[in-house]
Amino acid sequence: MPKLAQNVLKSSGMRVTNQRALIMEVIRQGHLDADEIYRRARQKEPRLSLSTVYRTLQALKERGLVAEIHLDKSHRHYEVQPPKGHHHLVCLGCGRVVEFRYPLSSLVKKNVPEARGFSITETEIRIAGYCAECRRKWQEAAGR
Amino acid sequence: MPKLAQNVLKSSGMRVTNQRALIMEVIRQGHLDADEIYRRARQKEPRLSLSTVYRTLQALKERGLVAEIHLDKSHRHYEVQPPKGHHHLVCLGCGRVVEFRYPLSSLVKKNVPEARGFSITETEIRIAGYCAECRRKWQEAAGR
DNA sequence: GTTAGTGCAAAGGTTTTGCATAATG
DNA sequence: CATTATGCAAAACCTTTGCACTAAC
Repeated sequence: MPKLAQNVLKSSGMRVTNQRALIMEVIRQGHLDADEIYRRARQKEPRLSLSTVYRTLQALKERGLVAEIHLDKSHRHYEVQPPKGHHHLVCLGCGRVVEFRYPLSSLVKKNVPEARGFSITETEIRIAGYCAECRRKWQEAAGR
Repeated sequence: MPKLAQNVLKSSGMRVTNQRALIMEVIRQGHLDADEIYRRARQKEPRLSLSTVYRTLQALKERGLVAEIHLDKSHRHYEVQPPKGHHHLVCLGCGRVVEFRYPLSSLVKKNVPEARGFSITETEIRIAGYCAECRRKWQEAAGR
């Protein structure tokens, strides 16, 4: 069982189980949705159930160990929590997700009067569009 | 039938129906999810079906007439598309949604190297936290 | 041993779809 | 009239829950 995951679980007061450690390992692989986490984890632990994935995800979320993000409109995706303050740029053409850092929270806190008095706990930016490569491909296809 | 909605529909090449005009009127009332739109619209047109609401929402979305936003994790909410460039501040305590303007797209375009070459079509910021009022209430409750 | 976590199956809630009917252009 | 939109019911999807069983502490 991976040691890092073990420690993280222990120190947040959760019982350490194979399933949880495994799920945590899988989440580190990128921005995945519950079903993809399930599929990947099952390669190592075929008896794993989808409910366990959802329950683990929820438990980790409550403890701030993973973050839920909205890359597309129909699924929830998950990623390991830190590094904070990074956001997502999604290409609608190829689905590629690029992370970027931008200190939005502090800018908003400083410059947006409506945010006065708010204690901000979550900030999420999602920018979508078409990457240079996809645009090139589309143009070629159109010019054909 | 409201005239504005009629024109908008016509000029985007959609057939003008009572249901669509009604749905568009309802969407102007704020940030609503499909079911809330359905409930409100049914007060005027009790035979309206939920599928029509979904189908209309999708058609309007494709034509850029309404925008889909993620105020909470389990529903999709909708709002009339323009004014562009405004974003949402959500209070996790009372659910209040405050709109604010912030020229994020252009800042990112200028300052984020990863965005180079991207043609940005959607920008969504969602900031969540607790508003001043909710924090006050909670403190009172805790001090009791 | 006690308590928390798991798997399974079933239920929940939201969104989509097929098809016959109705309405628009 | 041809075509598109509607309503209804059923399906599809994603997520949550109840319960008996198993594993962690």
